[in-house]
Amino acid sequence: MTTPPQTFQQKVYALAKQIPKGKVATYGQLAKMAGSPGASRAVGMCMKNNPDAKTIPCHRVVSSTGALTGYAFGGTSVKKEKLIKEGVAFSGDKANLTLSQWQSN
DNA sequence: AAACTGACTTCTC
DNA sequence: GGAGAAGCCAGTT
Repeated sequence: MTTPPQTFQQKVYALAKQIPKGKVATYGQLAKMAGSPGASRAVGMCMKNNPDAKTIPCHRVVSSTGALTGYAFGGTSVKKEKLIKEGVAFSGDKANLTLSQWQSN
């Protein structure tokens, strides 16, 4: 594959859209699913670019430890509240991955 | 084409 | 578990 059909961004967006409500996925997880394990940073850029927050639930994407990282629509505070409303288990300021991490399988 | 940046991850202390 | 440093990937300038 010398010329990828779509940019990594497009792949990440497609995956983010597949995240079910009440669940959260880590950047590394999406990166791996996108076809490039380790590209967690690149995934972050895609979320920041987030062209459509309505179709791309970027707020369901958290760091590997469950800590909420940036949010281009109000900050991590809003992001946290959103996840709680969706039914995601929370441990203080971090999401409880053990109970709410998304499993594409 | 090269260098820099960034919503990350992992290792070690 | 927390703080600091190094490494990786894709995109942007």
